[in-house]
This record gives sequence, C-alpha cells and structure tokens, in this order.
Amino acid sequence: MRKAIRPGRPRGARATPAESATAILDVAEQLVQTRGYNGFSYANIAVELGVTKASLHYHFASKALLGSALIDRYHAAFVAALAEIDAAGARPAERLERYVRLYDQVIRNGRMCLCGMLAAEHATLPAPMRTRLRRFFEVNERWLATVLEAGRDAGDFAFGERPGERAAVVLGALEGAMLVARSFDDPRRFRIAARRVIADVVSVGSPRARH
Amino acid sequence: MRKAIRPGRPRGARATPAESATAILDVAEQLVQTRGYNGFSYANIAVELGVTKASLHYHFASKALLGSALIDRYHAAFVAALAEIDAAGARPAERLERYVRLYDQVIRNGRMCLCGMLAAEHATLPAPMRTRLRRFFEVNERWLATVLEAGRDAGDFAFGERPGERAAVVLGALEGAMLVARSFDDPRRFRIAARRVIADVVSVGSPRARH
DNA sequence: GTCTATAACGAGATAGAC
DNA sequence: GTCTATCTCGTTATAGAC
Repeated sequence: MRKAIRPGRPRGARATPAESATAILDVAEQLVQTRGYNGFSYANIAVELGVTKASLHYHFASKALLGSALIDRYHAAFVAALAEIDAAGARPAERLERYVRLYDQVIRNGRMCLCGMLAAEHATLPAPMRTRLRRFFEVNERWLATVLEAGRDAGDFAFGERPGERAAVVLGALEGAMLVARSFDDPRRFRIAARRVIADVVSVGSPRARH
Repeated sequence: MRKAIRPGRPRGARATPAESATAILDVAEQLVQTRGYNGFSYANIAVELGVTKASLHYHFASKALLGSALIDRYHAAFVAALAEIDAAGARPAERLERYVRLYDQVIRNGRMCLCGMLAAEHATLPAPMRTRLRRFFEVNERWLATVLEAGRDAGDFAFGERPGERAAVVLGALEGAMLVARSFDDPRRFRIAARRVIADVVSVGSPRARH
C-alpha cells in the first residue's frame, strides 16, 4: 500500500522520480507475482497508488520497459540475498537452507517467484524480458551448483550427478512446488516439498536424510 | 492446423457440433499450453480455424466455459493415459517411467502442461476452473502415491517419507522442470532433470540410482 | 452452424495544460 | 511530475440474417 507521496514530506512537495518509480515497481511486482504479466494493467497500478495511468507512463514509457525493470530489480535483490548468505560463511547445508527460505518468504506472502511466473508466460513476453528471465535462472543455477559442489567436497552432500545437473533439479523442484502449492492456496505444501528436496541432496548418513 | 470442416466430407456438408467443438478445443489447448489463459483470445482461435469469433461463441458461450471444458478434456485424457499404464501391468518403476514420458511428450511439442500453466494464472481464473485445476493435481498425486507405495512395498523404491509427500515432490519437480526448460527453449533440460527425479525415488541399490 | 455487424468495455499509449 | 482528455486497438460477447 506504499504511496507515491512519502509520508513526512513537506506540505505540497512532490515525490522524487526515484521514489515514484520504486512505488510503481513495488505494486507491479506484487501484481505480476500473483496475477502474471498478462494478468495486470497500468490501471491496476494507478488505482492502487491513487494516480493516473498517464503518470505511470512518465516513469515507464511502455509495459515492456516496466517488465524489464521489474526483472532487473528482482534479479539484483536476489543476487544481494545470495551474497548475504555467502558472507555469513556458513556450511553448504546451511546455505541451501537459507536459499530455500528465500522462496518460502515469497510464497508466505501469497506470491509466486517473479521469474517462475514469467517463465510460464515466456512465449508472450518481449524479447528483452525473455533474455533477462533466462539470465536470472542461469545465475541461480550457477550459485546453487557452487554450493552443492562445496557441500559434496565437504562430505555433507551425497548427490550422484554433476553439481550443475542437481542444481537444475533443485531449482525446478522449488519453482514447481510453489506453482502447485498456490493452486491449493496452501503454502505448507511448498514447505513440506522443499524439505524433501533438500533431503535428496544431503548425504544418506546425515540425520536429515531420511524421515 | 485441423479445420472445422473435415476433409472427405460430402460437398457442402457442415461439421457436426461435436467435431467443431473438438477442433476449437484442440486449438485453444495449444494456445493455453504455450501462451496461457490470459495470453490468447477467441480471435486467435478463429484465425487458426478460418471461422469467425461469433461461431466460437455458439460452441462455447464464454471463455470461462471454454476454459473449464479444456481442463475437463485434458483431465479425462490424462486419466485415460494413467489407466493405460496401469493396464499394462508393469512394475512400479516402469509405471513411473511411463508417467514421466507423458510429460515429455508435452514439452516435446513445445508446450507446458496445461494445468501447470493454469496454476501460474490461478489468481485470475474463474472459480470453476480453479476447482478443476485443483482436482487435476489431486488425482495426479493420488495415482503417483499409489505407484510409489507399491514400488516401496516391492523393494524397488527407497524414498524415506510418506508416499503422498514424495508424490507431491515428484509432481512439483516435473512441473517446475517443464517451466524452467521452456525459458531456455530446451526440452533436454526437462529430460535430464526428470531422470534425476526418478533416480531420487529409486532404491540406492538399483543400477539407476547413482550416475 | 456460421455469418455480418456491432455493442460495450478495457487495454496500452500520447498530447498538451498545469 | 501529474493531470485531463483522447486515440486506437483488441477484447468478450450478443443480435439477427442466412
């Protein structure tokens, strides 16, 4: 419910472009994550922010540009979150747990992963969005593969295939678990499935591997 | 490219309602599976079939009814395919393989699972479609759970949790693998991931469990 | 059953005043 | 930067002729 006009601003002062753009992106992001790129309009954002559609076009000239900006910001936030996980210097198992928690926070808010949602609509997206989408998944898989490889080297993980392959399985399983969980309006379904996806990676001897 | 007018029909004869409805559903299905429910229109179908939009409304009065009919037909076809697998009387491992092959045929055609696609758009769907969507996943999971339980009883499978839980993991992983694979325009990504999802279910002692 | 014609509306987008 | 006003187009859907 964030508005373009920031509370506490001097009477009559306008929002800066950056503030308005952020507010627009916030609303648009929520809309895409719940309804999809083809399931929302400038009108939806305008109503939510209490401005006109024309104002939105000042900040994002076209819906395609808005869409690309959405992925860029989401991607950057994700990379920052991954960097934070890395900075904590925890063991691979803990890093994987925290990665899953990123997804859990998304579905907890009744949302789907932004890029998981866009992946479904892939065929209808402008080319710049498709490129960014692909890159988001590539970066995710690469980070996951690194963590998985480190975990196996440390003897904490016991998956059989190449780290990159297992990374693809994990990423797909998490995205799919979100997708299905939303059809049941039940975030717990995601949590239960995610727990098993982690267990499939962890070594058989570990306390978490079975049951 | 199937048309409403069946080739070989006597000159001047019209298509029967059932034939036209089937042709409409065929095109609509392909459109939803590639572009999503919010990504196609009656105009798309009309052009493809060489008829007018008004004709389509004769067979499916509203888009919501068309959508429900789509899920009903897809669900029935899926159930029939599962019955065929069951009728073959193969071992659980073979049944699971054949289940995955159903998904593989879908993505081989450049499509996403109809219900996986609709799951993304869940929040924008009419209530009757949401109900049907949920039911499709329930039936899938129940069938999978039965196969998984039989496999474990037979000593072929070695997953640790309740069959229903593992069924949810498998279903989610397959749907997610399709989703991501489509973003890469690469069906092989699905196949590789699906192979590992199966391996996660199969016993450690089996030749397919590792590498 | 399929057509033409059109209603009724919402979409993305732009011009120009303030 | 945000507004009013408007344009153009595509959408779902209906009426009525053939």
